[in-house]
Amino acid sequence: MNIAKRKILGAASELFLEGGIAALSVRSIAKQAGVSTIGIYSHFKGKEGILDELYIQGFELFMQAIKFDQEKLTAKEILLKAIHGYFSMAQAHEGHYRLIFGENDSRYTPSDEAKATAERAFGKLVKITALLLPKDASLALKQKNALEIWAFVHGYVSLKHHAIASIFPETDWYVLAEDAFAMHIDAILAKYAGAAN
Amino acid sequence: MNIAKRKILGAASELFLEGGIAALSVRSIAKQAGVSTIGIYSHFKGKEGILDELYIQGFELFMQAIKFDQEKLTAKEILLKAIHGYFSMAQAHEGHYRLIFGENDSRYTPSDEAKATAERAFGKLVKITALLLPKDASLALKQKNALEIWAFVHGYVSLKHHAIASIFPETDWYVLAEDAFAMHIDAILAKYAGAAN
DNA sequence: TCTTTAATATAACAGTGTTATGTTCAATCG
DNA sequence: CGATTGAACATAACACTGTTATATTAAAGA
Repeated sequence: MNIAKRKILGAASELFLEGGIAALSVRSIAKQAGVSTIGIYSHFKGKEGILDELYIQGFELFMQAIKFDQEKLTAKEILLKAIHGYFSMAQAHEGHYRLIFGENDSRYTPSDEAKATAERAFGKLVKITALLLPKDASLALKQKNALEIWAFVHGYVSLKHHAIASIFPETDWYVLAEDAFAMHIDAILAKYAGAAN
Repeated sequence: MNIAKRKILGAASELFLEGGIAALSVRSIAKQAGVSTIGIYSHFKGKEGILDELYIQGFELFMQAIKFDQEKLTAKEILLKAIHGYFSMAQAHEGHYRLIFGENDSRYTPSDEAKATAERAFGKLVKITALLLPKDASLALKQKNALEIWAFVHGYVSLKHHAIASIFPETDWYVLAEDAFAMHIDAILAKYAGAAN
């Protein structure tokens, strides 16, 4: 990657981490990177291109959060660990999380490449959540199951980021949610008992 | 309410329903309502005020969606019906849903009054989801339980609105999710069996 | 009737993303 | 080596955004 391109992306990341998407203007990025505003358009496809890069970064954080050594762990332990990693990621990188889950400028829509990264991340999730299912489960069932877990976990994260969260001040949301996750995973395991991995 | 105020709010609603939040500019609202741009500031607190009204509208739709005659229905049936109502609402009023769940201009934050409406809606949800718990359950437990159900359902809706949803083309998401909801409700009921309502 | 207040209109300000117009500079080719 | 091509740059402009200062009109109260 070009040095100017890296400078711009670095500047964008800095501003994004500090002030979220609101701090990302084409001129502010250019100023921070020490280039002219037109540089954002020669090196990226304008602001859309910058957001795309951050979007991809977000889903790479996603994949990294649910990736670890699974040896000597039961399916349930793996799931809970992945969920915990996901939660931590969402907390440590709230800006990225808000960006990749649509809480953005509403004008931005991810490019095909960015979408492909999102689908790749979902694929990783399918692999992990499939540990709860029989080995011969169909892809459709595995996807349905992954979506189920994801919806549950993302729901908590999303509500935590919502104004309503002020109802639960000084609450550790992971602790608040962990019981529910464990209970739900047990229910899934019980449903497919006998044939599960 | 003033007639001019009603005209402005009506115009804002129209534009919002057609083109979402992207179609809502102060000038376009004023033009649609047949008033001068300054009217948005004399009758409302600028764009923030308009968004606040729509935000409140959104949570009123929320409350309306989970309100119905509960007679002759079991707790599980009531829950599933409320969830279905919530799903339908999210589909029929996607713009409102995206607005109240942070997928907005990122500059907007709800006013205290708007937040109060959101909390009132959560209160209704607590009442309904408490049907799964023993009658003498603490408020904290009832809230934890309501959050659990809400996170699950909202998670599905939020992912359905996400770009990743293209992985599941032409899928009825409620059908996709209903099994999971039923299973989870059963698990909650089993957990508190013997003392449940 | 006079005064005070509210609603309106016009125009401006500072900011946004984007682009047209020049200009500079390095690399490639005859 | 000189000429040409193309990419990167800078400046300024365009069309928009939310907001506000100023001025004008209409309505209501004393």
